[in-house]
Amino acid sequence: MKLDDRKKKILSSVVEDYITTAEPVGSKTIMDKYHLEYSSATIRNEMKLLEESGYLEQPHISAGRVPSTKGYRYYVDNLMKNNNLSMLDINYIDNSITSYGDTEKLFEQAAEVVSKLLSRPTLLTFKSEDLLESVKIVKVSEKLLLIVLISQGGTVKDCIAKLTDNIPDETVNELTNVLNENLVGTPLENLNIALNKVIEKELKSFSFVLGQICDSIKREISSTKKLSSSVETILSLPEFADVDKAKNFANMLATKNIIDTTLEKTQEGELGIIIGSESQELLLKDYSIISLNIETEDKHLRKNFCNKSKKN
Amino acid sequence: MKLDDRKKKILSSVVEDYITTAEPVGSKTIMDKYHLEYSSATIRNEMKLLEESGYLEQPHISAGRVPSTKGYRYYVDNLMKNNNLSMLDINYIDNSITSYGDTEKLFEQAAEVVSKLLSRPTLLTFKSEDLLESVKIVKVSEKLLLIVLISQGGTVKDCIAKLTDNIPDETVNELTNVLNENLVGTPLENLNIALNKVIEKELKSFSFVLGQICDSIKREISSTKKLSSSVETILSLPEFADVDKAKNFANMLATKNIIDTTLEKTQEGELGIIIGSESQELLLKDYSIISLNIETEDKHLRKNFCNKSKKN
DNA sequence: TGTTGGCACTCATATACTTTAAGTGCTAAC
DNA sequence: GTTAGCACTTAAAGTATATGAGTGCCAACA
Repeated sequence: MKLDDRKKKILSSVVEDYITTAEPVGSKTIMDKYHLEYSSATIRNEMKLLEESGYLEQPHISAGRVPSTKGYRYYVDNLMKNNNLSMLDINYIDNSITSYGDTEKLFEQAAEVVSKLLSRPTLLTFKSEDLLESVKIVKVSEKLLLIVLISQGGTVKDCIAKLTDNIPDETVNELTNVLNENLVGTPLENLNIALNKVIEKELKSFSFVLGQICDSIKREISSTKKLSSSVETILSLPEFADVDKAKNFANMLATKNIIDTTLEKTQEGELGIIIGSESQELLLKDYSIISLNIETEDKHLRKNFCNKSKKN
Repeated sequence: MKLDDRKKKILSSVVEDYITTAEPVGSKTIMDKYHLEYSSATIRNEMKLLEESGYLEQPHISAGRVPSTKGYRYYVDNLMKNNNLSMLDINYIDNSITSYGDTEKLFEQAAEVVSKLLSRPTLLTFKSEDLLESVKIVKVSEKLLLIVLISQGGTVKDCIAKLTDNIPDETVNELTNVLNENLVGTPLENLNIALNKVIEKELKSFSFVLGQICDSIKREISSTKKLSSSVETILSLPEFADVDKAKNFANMLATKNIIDTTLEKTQEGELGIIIGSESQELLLKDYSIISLNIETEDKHLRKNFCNKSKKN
């Protein structure tokens, strides 16, 4: 069925109201709150048709309507308006994002801002096509090295390697050279593999030290997911009026790779909206994910998503 | 009133039961669960006496008893047993704490472990008497510097300074020297003041660059609080069966300096237990804080506390 | 023919009332 | 001094009823 203008308006209202209240939406509510110029009876008739074609659902006969997965999808694809930011939001963003630190820090700030503005947790993952530009090693003390990884895209990662034995300065230099020779130009994505190769190739010359350094690096580069969310704001959402629901949600978020794998499958397009029940993942079924791929000028790819509860 | 053995046992049981269930405790529950060899009537009589001398409270006439602040205090000071760790816990700790990274990382791991084992959020603050040993600057790119602060105690902090202008290598060296000359030997606590002095003294020679570097350092050293807590476990505690209580708690935690100022006042002793209602702070009244001062071999002082809800 | 007012119907939620069970305090007996 | 027993209290659980937000459908209307 092709939806006429009125049906679209009604579907829009149902989706928007349900998102803010997490309660089934009735015909009168829509008429009053969204100032539609039709009587509640007309709206009821339309809602019935919308239900028959699968855009809406009814929890029970005397309750209002709730959008179905199909309804959400239609809303997202056809009806959603670009909500302009208020002056207040713009100010908040301007004040929150300062430009100190490297590119990664900047994105972390952005994720935090998104999280605050939407009152939704934001998950930031880095999927970098960036190449390693150089490795520097700073000798902190006899047994402590600071290893700095610099990428062509301007990201800096560093980690500390605690050694079991003292290390002479010349070994530090040699190690720096070896690492640079073997790793420069490697995509950050493949650094793990490259590191393993280095160990294989050079372990004889440096024994344990090399292993300890590579371990530290591996640990550092593996932690590339950042979750921003403030507990109070999430608990204030109407959908979490019940603790069990909040617990479920926290649980789902903790199972981080759920979101990861779900996103792997749906990569086309810049801004993606995944409605939980569209995926096979049961834990996700009551939530939706809004995802955004951001590609920085230096081919440094990022993703940034925000989770939001749907049904209660 | 001096408490005899039986009264002590009963008070103990009430406190322990209330901590795990967050429900008022009755005489029969105590008899059954804690295998006391007195009849419920005897226990009732004793409880009444305990209430009269202020160790217990009764929410209403037909309910069980709840420990009062005095009761908690007595329990903590006289009755609390050293609970030995189970083999399972010991294994968990052994596996969780690896020794990579610097001292600070180690403490972060420890805080996480404490948080998991107790299902309580853990807040870690660093109150360092440690002295700065040296400052190193790594030039990452023309406009990006990595500044590394190394303390005598083996802590490494680093931060990135993004410059507005290109910086020549010799300036980097000069800056490194200036910072070392002025800052080495400063207690980390006073670094902020020392940095301001440096800016005042040397700003003419280095103009903006120095300011940008010092700003980055200040930002880095000011973030010395780490909160570990997993949302799911906290939401599973019986005291947070009601969302509003959980929200309150999250709120209280977010107001971080509450805990800080409360702890400032009570510094004596290694292991401290602060019962919320003993402090003037209203927000704290339903919680208790367990605090531990850990002094590392290198005079590097740390604190580590854990919060736990009391009344509901 | 599309729209609307009206009405009978449904059902979750709210309210009022009752029952139950966990708890107490007190007394008399051991 | 301890305990069994009993009357009493009260929160919570259960039950019945009322309320109201919602629906579907029909007849009247523009």
